[in-house]
Amino acid sequence: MRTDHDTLTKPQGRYHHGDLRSALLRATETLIAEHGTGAVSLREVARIAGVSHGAPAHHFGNKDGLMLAFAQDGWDRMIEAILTAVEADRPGDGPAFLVSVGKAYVRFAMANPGQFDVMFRRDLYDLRDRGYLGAGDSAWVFLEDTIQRCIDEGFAPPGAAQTFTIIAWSMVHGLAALWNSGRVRSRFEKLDPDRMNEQVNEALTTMMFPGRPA
Amino acid sequence: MRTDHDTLTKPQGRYHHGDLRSALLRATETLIAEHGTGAVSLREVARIAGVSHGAPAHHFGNKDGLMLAFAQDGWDRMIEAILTAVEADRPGDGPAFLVSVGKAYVRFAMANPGQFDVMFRRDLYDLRDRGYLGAGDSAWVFLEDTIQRCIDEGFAPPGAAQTFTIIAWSMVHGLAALWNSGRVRSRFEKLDPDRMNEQVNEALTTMMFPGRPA
DNA sequence: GCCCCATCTAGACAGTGTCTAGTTATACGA
DNA sequence: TCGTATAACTAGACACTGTCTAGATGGGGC
Repeated sequence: MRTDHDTLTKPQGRYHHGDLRSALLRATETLIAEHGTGAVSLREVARIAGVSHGAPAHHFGNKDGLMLAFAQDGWDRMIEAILTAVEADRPGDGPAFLVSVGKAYVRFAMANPGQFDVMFRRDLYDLRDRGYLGAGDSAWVFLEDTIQRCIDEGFAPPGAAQTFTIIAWSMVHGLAALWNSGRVRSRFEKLDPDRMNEQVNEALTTMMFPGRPA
Repeated sequence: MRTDHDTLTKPQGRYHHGDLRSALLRATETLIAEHGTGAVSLREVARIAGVSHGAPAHHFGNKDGLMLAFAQDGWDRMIEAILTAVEADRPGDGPAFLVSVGKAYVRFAMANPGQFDVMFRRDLYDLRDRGYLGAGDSAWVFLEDTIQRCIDEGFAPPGAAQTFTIIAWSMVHGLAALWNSGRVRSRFEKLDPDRMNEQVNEALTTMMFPGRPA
């Protein structure tokens, strides 16, 4: 039987791994999930993949490159998760669409705390990297369009799009970050994460878009 | 003349530093401000303070201990900054008080991005540390009380205190985190940070507390 | 004045990122 | 089919790190 772990380690006796790059990224994910972001090292990642300690540098340049690639992978996965959620929810109007997106954002962050962390870290890689900024920018445009749609549909007066966009992203991002930092969780032990996520997102959206005027 | 740097380095020829603990914390701050969180090492911090590489371990146990102490120092400073801001603003009612607090929170994070980062990191120290949790908890209670006061004053119907507290903290925290990560800033180059901070905080507060009912 | 003990030093060790020169094997053009 | 350019990977070296030890120093309380 070929387990998932087999695809991580290099086939014995072979010089070339075959798909080392993605194997190293999956090793990074495993390490972060099990022992935290601080446990990631090029050498340990190489060890898991069964290659020499210098091999990762060839694919990512240096450790910053590995973390940046992991962050970009996170953006890809998050965008995919959001699109999947929206497809499943089939929201009827703009505000419902926004709730669906917001919930999916927070849910992804809760389910992948390590990777979400890395996606927004200031010190692990060059923040000016074009691909990295591009991933975040397209997410921003997506959110801005969603909110503009709510306004166009008459759920709120025009002119507030920029402020609402900042508020909406800030709220879901802050909720995710605070939850993962253990602050919200420690104060509301009895709170069901999914219910809280839904409740908060619906409350904010209702406040921003109280309803189509007569 | 006695510059600030003099108080960092140990007086020559003396064995005991005198106030090594706080000198090490200030060295940490300097390092983070100038070269990022990743640049902090016990040895470099010791070098700046002019002591041997093993000295910091005696005060903080290990590197986690240093970062935890730095995080706690951040909480102290942030709470102080918020109280000072509220005193200066002299807000007339609950919502105005909340705006004052929110603005001060974001302003502190913008002015101290490195320390703010460390305050909420999941991987630099033991999150279950009692002092660390205590600092955050008292901030939470403070915010919850503020929002309860808005409700008591009739600015919103009762029952929403918990949800509003989560929304309010999430929003300011997310705004601070996104701004520091370079995302908001990169999209709104022309935006004045202070004006944006004020605008967003006032918009959210107005949405939550539209006004005292007749 | 004396002694306890907090403070600090200095060396050792394993682990790390990165650099370099060299080895292997794959893809591709003739 | 063969050669070769080149991508993929190895292995050793180096400076640096956190942490552990044994020991040196000197300030404060009795």
